[in-house]
Amino acid sequence: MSGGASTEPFMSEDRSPLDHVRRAKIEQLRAAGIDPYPPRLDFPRTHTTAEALAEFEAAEAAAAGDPPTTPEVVVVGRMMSRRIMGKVGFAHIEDGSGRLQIFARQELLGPFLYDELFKKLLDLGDFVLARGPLVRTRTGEISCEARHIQLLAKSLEPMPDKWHGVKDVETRYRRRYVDLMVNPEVRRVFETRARMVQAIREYLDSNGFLEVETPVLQPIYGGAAARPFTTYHNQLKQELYLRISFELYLKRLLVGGYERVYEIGRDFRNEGVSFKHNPEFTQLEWYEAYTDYHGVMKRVEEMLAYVAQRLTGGTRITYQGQVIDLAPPWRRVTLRDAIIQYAGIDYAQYPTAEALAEAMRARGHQPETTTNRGKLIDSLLGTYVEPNLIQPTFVLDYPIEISPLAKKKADDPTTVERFEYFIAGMEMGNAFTELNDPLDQRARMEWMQEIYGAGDEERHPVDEDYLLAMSYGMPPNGGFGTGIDRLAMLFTDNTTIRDVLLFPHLRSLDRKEDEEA
RNA sequence: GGGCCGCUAGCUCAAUGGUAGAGCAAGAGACUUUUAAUCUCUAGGUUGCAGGUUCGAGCCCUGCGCGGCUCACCA
Repeated sequence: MSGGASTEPFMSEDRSPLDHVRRAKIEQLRAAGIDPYPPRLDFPRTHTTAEALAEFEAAEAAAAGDPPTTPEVVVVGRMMSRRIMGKVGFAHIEDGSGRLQIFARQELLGPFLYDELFKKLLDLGDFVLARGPLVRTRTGEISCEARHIQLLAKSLEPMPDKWHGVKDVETRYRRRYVDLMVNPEVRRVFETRARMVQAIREYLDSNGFLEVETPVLQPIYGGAAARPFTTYHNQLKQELYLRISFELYLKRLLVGGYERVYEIGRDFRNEGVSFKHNPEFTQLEWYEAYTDYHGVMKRVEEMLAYVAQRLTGGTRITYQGQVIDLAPPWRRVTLRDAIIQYAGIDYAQYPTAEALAEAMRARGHQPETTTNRGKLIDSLLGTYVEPNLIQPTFVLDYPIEISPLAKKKADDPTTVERFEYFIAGMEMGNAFTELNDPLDQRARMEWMQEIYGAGDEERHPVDEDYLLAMSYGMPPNGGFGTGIDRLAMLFTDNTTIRDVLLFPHLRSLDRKEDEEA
């Protein structure tokens, strides 16, 4: 650490000679009586850059050919480029609305603001204020012809290449703020994601759903087949799990009397990371009393058509060059028929895991022999069916072994009223006619203990508190869960979940402490 | 976790096993309307880390780290 003068700064490491240059500039600024991080603006901001451009164009239209009267504006933003040619210079500043050129002239700014501040002490990346009238330059670009310039915040780090930006994906994810500042299309992705979530809320709120929040820290996890993260409450001396789904808490609320509830929030699953999996991800779940999975299907296709309408003005979106039409009604196909169609296997003919595994091996598949029949069927779905389901498709009626919370079909006790829906070859969500028979639910949970072996980390403990809730009486209902991140991939045309997460999970660069632990 | 690919200046990229380079950014200078401004000059590197082979390694070999793709698991 430095033991130098009081103006000697704040960062303990020199990373490059560029650092020295910029720190020297800070000293020069201070020596000239300029605070490089002033607490407030010299003049209040009057316009965003977009408003300034619009205002000038309006004045021009009103002037009908004459030179427009030029309103004086105060604009602010980050300096992204600068071109100096002697006694005049140009810079672009960028704010949340767009960018605007600043036209700096020595004869208007004077020797200090122009020659010292604008030409030498400012750097790309600095936040600045400019005050002056709007003009069109000789090349026709609307610009703020500065009478005053103020440094609002000094940048010590060099900006990425102004033309190529930052491409290295690791840098883009680790320093997302850099990615955002130089890649406007990345900013747009997260704006679209936010509008998508907003549209989902609009749809649900206007259809009588109540948005609720349920515990993230749970004494027992459940509602999905996944390994949890564990944590510990020191004072209560209690082991807790980060939730893997919201399901069991939301359905308790139906017992309590709410008829339509939803939650949008974070789930955590202690599993692999991939282009469609992040350890924490955002989920939407809703539960609606007095409907079944057919009612849920109608709502899903209606909601996503609404979201598409709000985002694009239509129901068609383009994903990786494929046009996908979200207009209802979507294709509905049973899981059995879908697997017959795409895999050529009718699993109903193979009532045991061994027989089914044998049939799969005959077709060149290599099933895990240790697993149960439901998981085998699920793997057929994932391998042969899922990649083919480009247009929105509901796949319905799942084997009971992999669906412990769904109601059995009246005419087939091996099958439950469940669907998953697929778009662009990706599984997007999952729904059932929810099981509300507490005795059946207990039997199913106990059965799960058997078919998931003791070593299977997806095996869940029996949730007695949930069974107690259901025992008070739960209305018949349909429930639904869907991955918000995957929907965001769909609506922003991205092929990896990392590109729709602002801060995707990455390994730490310095893992010394982990190794010692 | 397995397999494959990658890691060179702040950023984007070059470099047959033989003196590590360019553009942008940065510094000095010229230039009173530029648009990736232009022109002259300068500085900038433990080639991800640690070993090994070799007279000589950015390049070949081994291990490790980080990332990407892919397989497995899941949403």
